[in-house]
This record gives sequence, structure tokens and C-alpha cells, in this order.
Amino acid sequence: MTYQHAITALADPTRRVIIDRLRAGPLAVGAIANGMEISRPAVSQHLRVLSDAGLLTVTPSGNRRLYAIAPDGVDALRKYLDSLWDDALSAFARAAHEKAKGQ
Amino acid sequence: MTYQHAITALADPTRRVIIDRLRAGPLAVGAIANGMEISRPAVSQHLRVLSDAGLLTVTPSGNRRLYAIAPDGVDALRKYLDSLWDDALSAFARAAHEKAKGQ
DNA sequence: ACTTACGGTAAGTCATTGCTTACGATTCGT
DNA sequence: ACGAATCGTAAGCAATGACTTACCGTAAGT
Repeated sequence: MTYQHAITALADPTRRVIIDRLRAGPLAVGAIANGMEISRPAVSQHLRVLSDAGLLTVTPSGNRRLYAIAPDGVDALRKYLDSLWDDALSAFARAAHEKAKGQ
Repeated sequence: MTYQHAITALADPTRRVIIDRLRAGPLAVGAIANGMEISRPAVSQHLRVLSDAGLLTVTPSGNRRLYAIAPDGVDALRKYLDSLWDDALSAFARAAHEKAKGQ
């Protein structure tokens, strides 16, 4: 039941930028913040939110900390949306059928 | 490129409750607000946000307005997450491979 | 050992947003 | 035609959250 935190975390545009930067593979905090307009502490705070939401994993590597996308967290959100998608389609088909019958 | 608005709209817990109420089929505003703790205008405002995000459709029916989940809006979000999912899995596999080779 | 690099945390500020009450517009029932 | 019902919008308020600067701990390099 962690998809709520995940969707809240992904609602922020800056956090989606961070996620996009990690699509190709793990990165250290400095590498993520480099080129972004906000300060490095701000990036740290976003990374904290994303990690708490289960969307990122952290692996300390010497001096630095490597962040990577956690497939499990993304999957939780996917499952929620798939369920919503199924129900929406069923309701849509039923509504269309009722309308055709009524008309 | 409308998935950003969709994910922002779904980030609010109250709006997810509204969406859940519409899973079974279209409902009027009063029916949605009935039993909820917030006022009806607040529900109207949420419905506005969800509609603007492409997640709901409105069909006026006499005195009332029937809101229903828009499958297209949900699908846009699904596609974004599927893409993210694919990249996350690839990056994960690559990282595991590099680690195995390096170790 | 001392300095430098890396990154998390704290405190404070400002904008965003979700809620309420009040009001107006449209449609149904009689 | 008139009163009631349904619903959207405006204005105002309080809470949440994203950002900044300042600070502290830990690991690497010399």
C-alpha cells in the first residue's frame, strides 16, 4: 500500500526531472544536481522524498551515495493504474451499452 | 503530454477517493459528495481539476452533471509509467551485470 | 594529521492549494 | 409562473510544501 506515497512523490515536476536523469542508470547526488537550477540541498530533499516513497534505492560508495530507480516502487504504481484502467474500461463499456439499449 | 496534469491531479487523496467512487460507473456531483466529509463545492473544485487533467468526462443530464472516468487520461499515465518501468528494469539489469563483472 | 570533497539536516521564508461560506445560474416539479 | 434542487464560481483563510542559506558529519587525497 505504498503507491500513495509514490504518486505524491512523482507529482512534483522537479522530482520527475530527477527520475528522468536516473533512467539511464545510478548517479551520485552531485551528478544529479549538476546542471539543475535548484541548490544541491534541495535535490537532497527531493531524493529523500523519492526514497521514502520506495521509488529510489541508495547505495553508499565511498565518499558518495549512488541513487537508482527502484523497479518495485514503479511497479506498485503501475498495478494501481492497471486496476483503475480495467474498471474504467468496464464502466465505459457498460455505459455505452446502456445508452444503446435506452436509445 | 498531458500525463503531468494527470499525475498531479491523482496526487491528492481526496481526488483518489472521488476516482474510486467512479470506478463502478458515472455519478452526479451530489452522489459523489454524499457521504464525504468535505463540502459539495470542494468536491466540485476537485472534479474541475480532474476534468482539466483529462481524467474525467462530463455529460450534462437535465438538472445534473454526470462525471465518469476517462480511459484515455488513465492510459496516458499508464504509458508514462510503462516507459519508466522499462528503463528502470534495463538500468537495474545493467547495474547487476556490471557488478557481477567487476566483482 | 589536515585539508578538501561530498552530502545530509535544520531553520526560516514564500508560494501553492485545499477548504469553507456566500452567491448566482440553470433546470425540474407543481 | 414560482419555489426547490442541482451545481459551478468567487473570495478569503489556513495548512502544506518547495526553496534558500548555514551548518555538521564522514570519507579521500596529500
